Amino acid sequence: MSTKAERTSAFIIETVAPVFNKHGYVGTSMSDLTEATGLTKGALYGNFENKEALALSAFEYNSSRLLEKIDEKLGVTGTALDKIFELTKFFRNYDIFTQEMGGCPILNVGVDSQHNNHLLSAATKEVIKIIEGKIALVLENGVRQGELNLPVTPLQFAKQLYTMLQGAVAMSTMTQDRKYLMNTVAYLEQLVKKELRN
Amino acid sequence: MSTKAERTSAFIIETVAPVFNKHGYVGTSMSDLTEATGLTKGALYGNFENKEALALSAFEYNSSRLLEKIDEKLGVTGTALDKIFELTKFFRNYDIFTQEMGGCPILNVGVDSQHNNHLLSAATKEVIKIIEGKIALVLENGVRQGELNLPVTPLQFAKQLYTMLQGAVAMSTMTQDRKYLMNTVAYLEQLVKKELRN
DNA sequence: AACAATATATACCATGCAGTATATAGTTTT
DNA sequence: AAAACTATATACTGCATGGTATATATTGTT
Repeated sequence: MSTKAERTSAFIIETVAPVFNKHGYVGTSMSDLTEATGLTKGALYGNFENKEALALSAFEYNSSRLLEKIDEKLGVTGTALDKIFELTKFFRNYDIFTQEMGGCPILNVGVDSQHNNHLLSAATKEVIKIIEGKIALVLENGVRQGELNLPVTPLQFAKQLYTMLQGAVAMSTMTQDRKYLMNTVAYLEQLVKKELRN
Repeated sequence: MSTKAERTSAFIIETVAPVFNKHGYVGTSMSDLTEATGLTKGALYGNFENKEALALSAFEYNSSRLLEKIDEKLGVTGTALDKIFELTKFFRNYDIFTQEMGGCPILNVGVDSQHNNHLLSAATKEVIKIIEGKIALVLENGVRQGELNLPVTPLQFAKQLYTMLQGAVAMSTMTQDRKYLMNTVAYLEQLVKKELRN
């Protein structure tokens, strides 16, 4: 069984993660967090060194959930194209998936931490790299199986794909209009069909 | 000639705009602004009602500069395709253009103000709409001239184009890697050539 | 059940915050 | 140049901030 401290820490992170993700690092105060958790400063500072450690843990929590979901989608049994289509399908409801974490953690933290918090911005970069790598791996396998051929390297194509998806995430976030997700995914699916199918 | 007050206000906005754009609304303090301008609170509050009015003016200043530049690019003499290529070319150096304003104002303010400032997020939405409209207008003219034909409506295509460009902006911002801009623009240029040329 | 260890609550600190009242400096107008 | 007006600087509020020291619960161990 987990210790009390572990359970409390986990509870704090879960509760605090969407608050940080919504209001940003500077925009979140410790009293926002005591209010959200129903705990006092003593409890928070007993479990985390300071505000920055809390924010980092919160981002790691959110991004881990995202990475797990992407793993799940890309890990589906089938061809490389099946996996890619699972991913694009996932992004069609990306706004709903990220709703409970307070929006896309990569976009929110990546933009917010830009000039404010080096650790957070480094962590964002890292997660982006991981996601691109996951997509690239699927493409690489597809190429190796002779199932698809790419106009560029797998990593390059993965980056391009993810850039477009993230563009849709950014636009739908800023405008509060999920059509950007729908339309971009629709476009990408026909693009993948046309360009990648061998 | 402009009055003293007008000149001071203009100076304040110019100086303050990149600070707000970099550090966000909550992340920017009034003392950040007195430091940046070399003026005192008395001067700032004499020319602007409060912090929010300053932030709004700062965003309007940055976004106006961006809109002017887009107008300039889309207003070049030539075919609709020429204009679109001028735009994509511009985005190849978008990071350099937005450097002195502290990054892309649309992305930074749009994401930052999401859950923090309704006026700013509404202003961002408005600017996005305007940019999409400008691109759509060029495409519409191109279609009317029989110069190009689109798979979807001009506005729809404009939105898709801008989403991809903004995706590249987001990715290059978060990773500090301008290759995203280069590669996305390269991709878009060949896409436009293939799909739109009549 | 008693004790030891741990986890949480309370009360507090120095500092920074947005904003204001007022005094001083600077500009126009006559 | 004097008076009237405007713009900026100074000094100050009250409040919120991140963080800490310490007291009080709560938990785990014998």
